[in-house]
Amino acid sequence: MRITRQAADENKTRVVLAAARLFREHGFDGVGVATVMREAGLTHGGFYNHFGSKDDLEAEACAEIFAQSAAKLEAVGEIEAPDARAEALAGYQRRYLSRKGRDATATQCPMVAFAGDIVGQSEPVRAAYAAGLRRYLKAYERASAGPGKGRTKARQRAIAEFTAMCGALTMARSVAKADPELSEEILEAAFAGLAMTV
Amino acid sequence: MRITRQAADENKTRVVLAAARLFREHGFDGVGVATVMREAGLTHGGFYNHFGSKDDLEAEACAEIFAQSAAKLEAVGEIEAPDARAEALAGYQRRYLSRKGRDATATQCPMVAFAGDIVGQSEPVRAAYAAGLRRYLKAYERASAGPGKGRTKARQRAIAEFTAMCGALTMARSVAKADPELSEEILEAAFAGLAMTV
DNA sequence: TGTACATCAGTGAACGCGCGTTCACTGATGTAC
DNA sequence: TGTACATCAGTGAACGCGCGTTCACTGATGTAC
Repeated sequence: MRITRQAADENKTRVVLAAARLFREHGFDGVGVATVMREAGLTHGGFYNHFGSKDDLEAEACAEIFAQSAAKLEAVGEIEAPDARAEALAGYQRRYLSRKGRDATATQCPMVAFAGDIVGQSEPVRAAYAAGLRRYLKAYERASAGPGKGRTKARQRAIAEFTAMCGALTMARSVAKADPELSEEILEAAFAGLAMTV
Repeated sequence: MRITRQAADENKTRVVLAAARLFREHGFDGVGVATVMREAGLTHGGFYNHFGSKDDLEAEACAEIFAQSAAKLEAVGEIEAPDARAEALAGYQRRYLSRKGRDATATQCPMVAFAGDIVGQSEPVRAAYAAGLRRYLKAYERASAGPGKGRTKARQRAIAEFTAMCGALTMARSVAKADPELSEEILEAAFAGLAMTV
């Protein structure tokens, strides 16, 4: 039963969006093609009408996830007034390193969701991921320093801080079930640590 | 062909050691039971004479990895003279955040190797991992502060620094192939960031 | 100490399951006249 | 504008492969007498 060209395009979009959501929550290897298609309201057989392989979908979904997610941090960087921007960044950090942020797997930081598995993925996926990380780091630098002034130092500090946040959240998540006390201790220490940098 | 009780015990030990090495390099899901057994010089059929399931092996291998790996950081903490200890810790940090440290998957930091996947593993594996992380954090605190003096502050700072190192190394590894320049930038920034904390 | 027998570590074939991928088929859409 | 036919998005069964796990079997080890 052939359908409209436009309907087919919409179907593909729904598949990518469903994949983005599911991959972010369960990892690339934690979700099968059939599940993604079912979630998009289709059957698995038609998958290869839209994608050459599961790797292709992973790459597209990865880009989609970063597009959705980096926008939030970029919005902080677009605030003009330095004070308001600093406050917004502090809010971002607090939310990022909160219990709620830790447990919200559906809106989870893409780096935390994928960093561990990305090494074993195909080249297009790795490329999409690397581009996404660069985008995040640039946004973080802009949010914390504003455009211009103190270039390399500001970037260095942005990288150190942001990767520290990723690491802390990853660690907090990894022990959330087995050792919730330690998990919260990590979140607190990391947030305090952000204030400690000079 | 039944063998000596002692020979059987030695076989089990070899299996755990092989699993520790392979899991650390390729992750729990990246290595099958058959591969581990082959690497230990056995065939896969006998696996269940020693372990109830692959999960059991994962838990034992995880503990083994932490036992091997935490010892190095603990050795730093056992240095008495504060100056020598500080220097040893700086060396540990420098090696941890080096290109060599990033690429040496066989001796890789267990947190970096497992943090991403640990959420989906069985309870015993998560417990072994959480115990290992606690052990590392205590060792890091001892190495950076020495025993006693300034308890909670020292621990908080140790947690912030160590999780920052884990995060930076994880990020650096995740883009090592797709964006080597960014990867090295991350390592440098993170190392510089350690010196920036007050 | 020697003998008879039960035990059990290891072997390799086989099972069952999930997953990525392929394929024959359907029938509405798009297109050529 | 209407008609005839080729195209192709979607369907659902099936394939092939890897992996965790099971099982019948082997024969040296451990043990009871």
